[in-house]
This record gives sequence, structure tokens and C-alpha cells, in this order.
Amino acid sequence: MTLADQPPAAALVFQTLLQHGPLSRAEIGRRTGLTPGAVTKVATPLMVDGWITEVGRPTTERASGRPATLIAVRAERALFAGVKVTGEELIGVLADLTARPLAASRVRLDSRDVGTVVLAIARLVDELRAMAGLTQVDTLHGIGVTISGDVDSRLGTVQYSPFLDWRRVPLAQLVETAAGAPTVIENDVRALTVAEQWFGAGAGLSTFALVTVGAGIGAGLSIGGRVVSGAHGVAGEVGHLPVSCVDRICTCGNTGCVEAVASTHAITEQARQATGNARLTMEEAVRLAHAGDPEVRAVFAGAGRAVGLALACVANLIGPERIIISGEGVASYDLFADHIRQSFVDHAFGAAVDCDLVVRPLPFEEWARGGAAVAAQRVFAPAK
Amino acid sequence: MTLADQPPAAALVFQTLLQHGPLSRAEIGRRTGLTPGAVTKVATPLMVDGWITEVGRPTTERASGRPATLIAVRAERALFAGVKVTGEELIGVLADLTARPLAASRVRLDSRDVGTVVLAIARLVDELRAMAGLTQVDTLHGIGVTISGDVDSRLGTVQYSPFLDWRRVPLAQLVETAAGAPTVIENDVRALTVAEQWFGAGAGLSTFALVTVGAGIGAGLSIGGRVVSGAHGVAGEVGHLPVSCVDRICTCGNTGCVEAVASTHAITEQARQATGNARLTMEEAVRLAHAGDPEVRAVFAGAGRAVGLALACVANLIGPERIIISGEGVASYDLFADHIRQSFVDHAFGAAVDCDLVVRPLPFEEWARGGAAVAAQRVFAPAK
DNA sequence: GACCTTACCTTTCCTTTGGAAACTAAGACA
DNA sequence: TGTCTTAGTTTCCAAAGGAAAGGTAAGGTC
Repeated sequence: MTLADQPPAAALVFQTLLQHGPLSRAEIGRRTGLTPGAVTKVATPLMVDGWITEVGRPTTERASGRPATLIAVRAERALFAGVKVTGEELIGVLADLTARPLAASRVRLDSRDVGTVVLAIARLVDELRAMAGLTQVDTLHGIGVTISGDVDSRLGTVQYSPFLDWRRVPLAQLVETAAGAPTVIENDVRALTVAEQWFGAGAGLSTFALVTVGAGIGAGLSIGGRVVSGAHGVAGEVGHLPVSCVDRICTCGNTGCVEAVASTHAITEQARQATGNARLTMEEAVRLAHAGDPEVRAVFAGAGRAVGLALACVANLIGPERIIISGEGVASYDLFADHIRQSFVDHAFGAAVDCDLVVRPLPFEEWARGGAAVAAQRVFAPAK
Repeated sequence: MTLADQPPAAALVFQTLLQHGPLSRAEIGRRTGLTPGAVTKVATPLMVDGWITEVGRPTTERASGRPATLIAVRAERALFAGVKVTGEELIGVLADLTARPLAASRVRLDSRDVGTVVLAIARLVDELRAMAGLTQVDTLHGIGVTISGDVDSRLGTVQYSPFLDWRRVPLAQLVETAAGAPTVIENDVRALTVAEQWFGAGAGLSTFALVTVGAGIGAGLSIGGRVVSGAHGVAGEVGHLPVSCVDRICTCGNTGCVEAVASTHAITEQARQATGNARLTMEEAVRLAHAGDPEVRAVFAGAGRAVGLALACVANLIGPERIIISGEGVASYDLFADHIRQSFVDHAFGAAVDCDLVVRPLPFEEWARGGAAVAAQRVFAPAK
């Protein structure tokens, strides 16, 4: 069922195809350092098992020599469900081996009770299955559940989730039993980072960071091809880097946190103070800023600067090749972007400014896609 | 000459012995996951080559069974020179396989000209050789040169050294030719981190950070057993994390840098302003603070807070098991320590506070020892 | 059209590596 | 002296991937 019973070179070949798309055997050999013979040897059983398939000739024909035959991953060979759990709702996708979504759905949560949520997850997975026209039980290869907070993916337990107020919940086991498919769980931002690492803007990079800006501000770090977890489950907490000199008190009790200035909530709050309108929403604040309101614009500018400082911290500390900035507030990016970049450039030290900043929208199902990526990873990158 | 021509398991066994000290073959098998047979097979050639040796019985005898025979690394099997280059002087040590210093020496530099420095390094290595009673050319297994700034250890070139004003100097090759022994170069803080990783407070930890506080403030990060280098040569630049709200301008041109508040130079400057004595030295500032001068104490307190914030950034971002704080100013640690810890605890997010803070003195030859460790690493951990 | 060249792919053979398991070794104890 | 227990060794074997020769499919050339 997985690639675990194949030789290591098989996983290498498969991963190379996942990341680079169709390649000839010879080219795979060159990229992986394997000999052509080894590639053939290892690719044959993968082909027999339906994991890969021949897809024809390269478009750019060479002048001489035997033409190459491209092989590619059969993405539909395995399907995965990804579910992101928040305090208010579940977001689910059904995706293939390359984490491409085939179906997506959202469900509101009435209760944060563990049993209720587990049941809702199982039902959502069933719904996704039905949407994609699956009936057999065994066609779903795995489920990946993601959730913000302290998640121990190895144990399969949610150690602590502030939004759900869960502690030490063996969620993987519970969902596996309720939904009837192998289940892995992971921190939401780390899962998103895994998705980017294999199938997104982080593909092929040895070190990159993914920063999400929205209700919270977090980051996933992929260093040397591995997403870091932190010894105590904490890593990538850019939201609480003490970089701002603004005196607003953060939810964590400190002042100076990025989140206290740049989270959706913080921006709304500040815009309310600036305008004197205590009912102002984020959408209205964005509209005001776009309309040119100087005070509201200043709020966004301050938020952008804080995010830029956070990015500079990441760049100075770990020196990633690229930082992917992602978030729900794509509509308002033009209000931040320049300030983010400027304050990043100002505070990145030396060659750290060469770090590539990429902005990437974060549609709602993207979060759930992270779960599918983590589940898929179990198949093609077994036993890390 | 190295372990590169031995099977991977040989390096594993050797590294286990390096980090844990003498162990029985059976115990090595348990720790590494190798079978007893594999351990024997792989240990025999190492023993024949003199890399390891039997050292007797464990002190804690077990009641039953055949007594174990301990084997241990023969540290004297290979000797290495480590040289740290600063703008003013060279610091050199001669060390064995475990980076234990056998001889140490310092030399002032009259010139920062590349040729002059290379020659001085070669002479220093010769002097160290003589001090340790070595005469034969081939008894020195390698030289490790460390230097602050942007060092590409794979290419063996100093990309940029601000203190020496060097750019793209192929230092490894130059020193190798001049001194007649295989030479590797590395960034000074990274080298120190390597030394701690194998032989110091980082041994056995999968993730830790080493922060050095002194003339500059820097950090080395070891994540998942690998010291991170940064995609553009920049990593661990805690000195320029923008965490302070003090308006002092840093050497990098920004305000808010940790270094602008907590470096030796910055502390001295601030103490001069506080006392009105423009000639005050660091030593006098320390004395004044110890004597209870409130304004000078406030300067140290501010520096401690800034360092604590930097540590919190490191903990929040990468979640190390331990942060090792090291620096020249050990004499003045009591002036910082509480403020460092307090501000770390205040700003570390969630479980990141569980990160272990360890203070470790940094004697002058420790820097050079890092070079020896890097050179030694080439022998026992080949081809990363 | 026969032959050459080129590069892709496959096959065969072989080395390296480390596990499995039987075997030997050494001390304690009955 | 035999037995028990754990340490260490040896033998055998299977897995994995490299080396190199051979087969294959195209274009080019005389």
C-alpha cells in the first residue's frame, strides 16, 4: 500500500517525479545521482503497482540519440482527505497524491467537544468521498487532520489546542476509528509548509519559511528539507516575536508581539480606535484604507512594518532561500506589501536581504490541503 | 586516513563513542540500532587502524553474564590545529580527535594583508606543532581555520570578512599550501557550534542554539543534528534582530539591534554616557556596576533584557532543546543573568520557556578549538 | 538504403552492507 | 561441574545499487 516496502531508491525516484513532474529515466538518474540501471530497476515495480506511468515523449526533441520516454506520477493512484479543524468550523478537501483538491467542503461546528468534533470529521470525510464519487471503503488511502496549537504528530495526539481548549487528545486514533482510514494529525502551519515543500513555492528548495498572516500570525520552517517541529512542540512562532515597540498588549500577555499589531483582530481594533467607530469591521477598514483614510492607512502600514520585522528575524536567524507570505487577507495585501518589503530590507542583515519574498494567496481550502499533503507524505516519504 | 573508506556503520559507531565515551559493543548496538554482529564487524578494522581501542571493564559490574569489554576512541590517533583569525590576532590550539586542546598560543597580527595572515597562520601551526613535540610532517591530520563573516566552507573561501576587509579569498587552499596540511575553513560561530555539538553542552541534542555575547553577538544553530549555514551564508545573526526599542544606532545602520545595546562596545558607550566619563572602560563599568552604581547597573540590565529577547526569538522560532549562552564577559554575567532569564521567560511563547538556558564560559582558546572540531569532523563525519 | 552516431534504456554480474542466527566466551552460581 | 546469562564472533544470506556490456530507437551521412 505504501512505498515503504520498496528500496530507498524507489522513494527517491518517486519524490523526484512528484516535485519536478514528468522526467525521463535518464534525467531522473542525473538528478538523483542514481545510475540509469538503478532507475529502471526501481521504476519497474512502481509502474507495475500503478504508482507511475509512461506519459510519452518530451516536447523538446533532441537532434540525436534514442528519444527519451517520460514517466510521471499517477496522482490518482491514491486519494487522501485533509481536514483543518478550527474553533468554529471544519474545512475539508479530498485530494490526490499531489495534494491537488478534487472536492472541498466546509462544516460549521456547534460544539468543541471532542466526540462531536470527531464525528463531524468522519461525516465530512464521508461527504467528500461522496462528492468525489467514491464508494468503496478502501479507496481512501489516508486522512490528515490539522489543527493549530501543540500537536505531536508522532504520537498522534493534540497536546494543547487553545481554540478548542483540548489537552492531550489522541485525535489520530479517534478519527481513524470513526472514519475508517489511516489518520495522521499535524499542526496546521506545519502541514501547510509540508504542502508547499512538496507541491508549492518551496518545492526544490532546501530551506524556506512559510509565514501566514491572518487571525494569527505563524510560520513553518523547512530547513534542510525537513519541517522543524521544535523540541517542545513550539517552532515558527513569529507571531510572538517581540519586535514591535508599540505598547498594545497581545493575547499572550506581552507587549511588542507582531500579532498584537498585525493580526486581523489587532488591525480591526486599531482601526476602530483611529476612526472612533467601535463597530468597524476588517472589511470596512480595508475599504477606508483603499479610499485613502490616512489614519487607517497608518494602521496597515504599522502592521506591515511589524510583519517585515518578523520576516527579517526569520531571515537573519535561519537564512532561508525564500520566504512565502501567505494569508487570508489577500485583498488587503497592497496595503501592507510595500511596508513589509521595506522593513524587511531595512532589517535583514547582510546577504539575508537576498532572500526571496513571495506572496501567495491562501484560499480557504488551502489549509485543508496541508492535511492531505501530510497524509500523502506518509505514503511517499515513509519513516522519517 | 579518514573513515570515509569505511562503511557507514563504522562512522556511526565511531561517532557514538565520541559523544558518549567508552561503551561496550553490545551497548553501542543498542544505541545505534545495529546488530551486535555488525558492531563487531565494523569495529575490528577501526581497532586495527588504531582509531579505537579496548579500555577495560565497566565499573558497574553486572551480576550475571559475560562481562562487557569497553571500547573507546583513541583521541591521540589524529591531531588537528585550530586557528581563529580576528582583525587583531590569531588564536591557535593543537587538539586531538575529541578537540581537547594540547597546546594553545596567540599571535598578534601586524597586517591584514592576505599573504601576511596566511604566513602567520602557517607559522602559528608550526609553533603549535613544536609545543606539542611533533616533528614529522604527517602527524598533523588537518587544520581548521575559523573567521567571522561570510565563509563558504564547501568552496573553502572567505566570501566577505568585515574585520579583515577580505572578499572572496580562497583561504583554505592558501593555508593548505603554506602549512602543508589539509585545511578547512568555517565561520567562527558555526565552528564553535560544531564543537559544542560533538563535545560540549550540545552533545546528544538534536536541536540547540549557541549564543555568543561579546564584541559581537552571534549564534550558531544546530537543527536536527546539522549546523545551519543559511542559503546566502547568513544564519544565526541574533545580533541584528530588531528587538530593542532603544534608539541607539547599530554598526549595521539600524536601530533596535541587540548588538546596539548589548555588545561590549555598546555597553561601554552607554556606561560612558551614563557616568559622563568619556574614558570609561568595560572593566571599570563592570566594577562600577558591582559597586552598585544604579545608572551603570541599568545599562547592564538593558543589555541583559535585549539578549533575553534575542533568546526568546530563537526559542520561539526554532524551538531548541537548549540554548547555550557563551561569551567573553563571564566576569560580568551576574550583572546580566537575571535580566536575560527574566526577559526570556517573559517573551518565550508557550512551551518554548521549557528551553534549557545554559551559561558557559568562553576562554580565549575555545574559539580556536572550534576550528579543530571542524577539521576533526572531516575525519569522522565525512561527506555531509 | 546500409551504416554510423548518439543517447536512452535494460540486463547481467558483482560488490558492499548489514541483518539473522548459530556459536563461542567468560563469569556467577548452584 | 553443569547451567544460566550476557558479551562478543562467525557464518551465511538477502537487499541494494553500481559497473559495464548490450539492446534499442531515432537522426545523419555517404
